[in-house]
Amino acid sequence: MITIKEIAKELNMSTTTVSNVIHGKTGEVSDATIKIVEDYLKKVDYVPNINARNLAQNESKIIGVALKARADKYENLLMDPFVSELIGGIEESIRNAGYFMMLYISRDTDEIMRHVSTWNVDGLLLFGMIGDDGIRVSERYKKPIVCIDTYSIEGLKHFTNVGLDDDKGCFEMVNYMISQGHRRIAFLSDNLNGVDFARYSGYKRALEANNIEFEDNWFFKIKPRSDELAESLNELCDRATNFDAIMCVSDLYAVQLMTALSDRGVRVPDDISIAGFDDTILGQLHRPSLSTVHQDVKEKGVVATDILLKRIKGENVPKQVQLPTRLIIRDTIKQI
Amino acid sequence: MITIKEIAKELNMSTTTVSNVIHGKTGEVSDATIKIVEDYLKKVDYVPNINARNLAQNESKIIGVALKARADKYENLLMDPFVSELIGGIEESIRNAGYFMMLYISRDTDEIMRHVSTWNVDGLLLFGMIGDDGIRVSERYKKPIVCIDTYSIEGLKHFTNVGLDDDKGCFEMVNYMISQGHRRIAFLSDNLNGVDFARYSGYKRALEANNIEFEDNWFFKIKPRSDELAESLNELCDRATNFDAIMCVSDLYAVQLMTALSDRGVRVPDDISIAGFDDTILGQLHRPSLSTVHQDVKEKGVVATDILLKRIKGENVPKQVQLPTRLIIRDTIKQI
DNA sequence: TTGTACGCGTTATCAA
DNA sequence: TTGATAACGCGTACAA
Repeated sequence: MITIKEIAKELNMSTTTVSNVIHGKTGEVSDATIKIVEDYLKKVDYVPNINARNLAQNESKIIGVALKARADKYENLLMDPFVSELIGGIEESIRNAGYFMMLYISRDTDEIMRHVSTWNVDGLLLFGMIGDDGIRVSERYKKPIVCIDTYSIEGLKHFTNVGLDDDKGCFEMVNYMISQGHRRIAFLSDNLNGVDFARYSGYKRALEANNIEFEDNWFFKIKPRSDELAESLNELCDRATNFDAIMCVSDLYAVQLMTALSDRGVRVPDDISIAGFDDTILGQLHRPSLSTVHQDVKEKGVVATDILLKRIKGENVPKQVQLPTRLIIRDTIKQI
Repeated sequence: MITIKEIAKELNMSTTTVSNVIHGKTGEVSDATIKIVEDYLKKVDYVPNINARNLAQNESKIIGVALKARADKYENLLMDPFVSELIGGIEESIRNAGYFMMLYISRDTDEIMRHVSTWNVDGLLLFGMIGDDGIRVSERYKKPIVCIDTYSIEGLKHFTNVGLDDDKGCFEMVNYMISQGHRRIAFLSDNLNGVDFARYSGYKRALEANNIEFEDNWFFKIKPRSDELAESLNELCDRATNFDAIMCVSDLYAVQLMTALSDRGVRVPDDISIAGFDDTILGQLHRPSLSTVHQDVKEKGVVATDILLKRIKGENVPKQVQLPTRLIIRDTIKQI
């Protein structure tokens, strides 16, 4: 690891000159020295020490990406294709912008805050925040924040949210199901907060709009933790036979349910219709292929990152972005 | 962002004392001052500036995780469940050890090297290295490196490799297929280097051991890039009908192939048998559920990270770790 | 037990 | 056009 100081000594010039050449401030340096320095830099393959640079400039060129994991959810959050596709989009944008990505997964908001302040990250991308988590972080961390899929009106004073019209997406799908003759339609998710609640609301709106009365046991609560999943699926399958269709809050759950159903001889869509949400690889590869509400997950990551980078540059950005959804009708909803 | 200096001034003591308390060098500080400092630290919520710390100590507490992406492969590497599960294991281990993870995806080895040297990362986890990529990196980057799934005998002089007995895993599976009466067995992958070559070798060994003569057109080359995939699958499906079975180099390809097959009315396993490799969620959720060679992907990430951390601490580590594989016989291979 | 002073590698200010 | 030098925040020898 050669340093500017060493280069300067070797070349019999000052560190300032070397630094100026490195930063292309060539207006202040003679062509001859530029050449000398540039050649030498290439020869010794100079790489700047970012820690020193950050210290001097009080910036880090790091974008912190913090995922909050719920205790009852995946032991391994990244295994959800939705999450990994999102991270993929984020990583790519960060890299293309010349920034660096520091990925951090935690159940503990305090831990996340400590992490971002030590590293003095230039901006923060938050995913999985529930309730006022986002607000708590933004109160302590004063630099730009962009949240993904957070439902907090209050929070929008502090950060931009990039989300979806989840309500509408679900509304349209359930509406479609009803148009195909289904009436007893259950809703499956693992909770009723944030995004899940918005989708649940869209589901209920569609029922109401069609004069179908929702009953409490139409809500199917799945337990995603791997040690409870099988049993949970068991119970759900038993209840499922009373329904025409099930609207699932994600493709992952839809496919897990269909697999469980198939294992006990229940045929989709002949015996029951299923819809998902997200349009991930899981539903695309399943047969019958899953009818679902499409969202561009990678794009979501890209948009969120772009907005964050703009805010870092001091540009004006919207408080809220709602990406569109689109119905993808494939083969898991039959007409009855 | 309060600094040690400011704290010292506020408390009328020296920075050394404050620093000593922070680092628990309490043998040298009176109990009274410890209390004062600790209370104050809590009150102002002191967070160290890592850049300054790194600069002073010449370490970073960062583990660089570099994934080399092949141009012809996924635009979005992380979408492969194998990769995301691996990252999940790595992230968890890094975090638990009190380190930080910097994720970097690139097609360009030079770019990766520049990245790790600027950040002065304490150790490097490499995945997706082909040929002597790993060696090239290790020649320039002098700190500990652990590679995952790299086949390079030469490289083992420079770094530890954490891999699998890919050859054996494939050998056993193909052997099993043959024991079920299959003889014309194709092998599907997107290339024949590294891991894929090892699996291919195992496949051919099994054929030989059973006196089955391999012919060139038994190798099915899939083109994974999304704009070529459909057509590639098309061609492969046409050729597939001449075979009893296909050994796929990954679960992802196996499931993609089965889906394509199913779409043109070819039934698995009635018309053709399929085996995968990896045992990811894709094969587990597919119906018929995929017979495959199991490997513990998350564990692979954990083991690799643990070894790297040991090397950073200066402990002795093996040059090579081969994690076990295990045959998982489910429903995609029939007896004929 | 506490304090002073310096070095880490870089950038920036100001003087030559 | 170039060079000295201070500053960034922290850790640590060494001195007091």
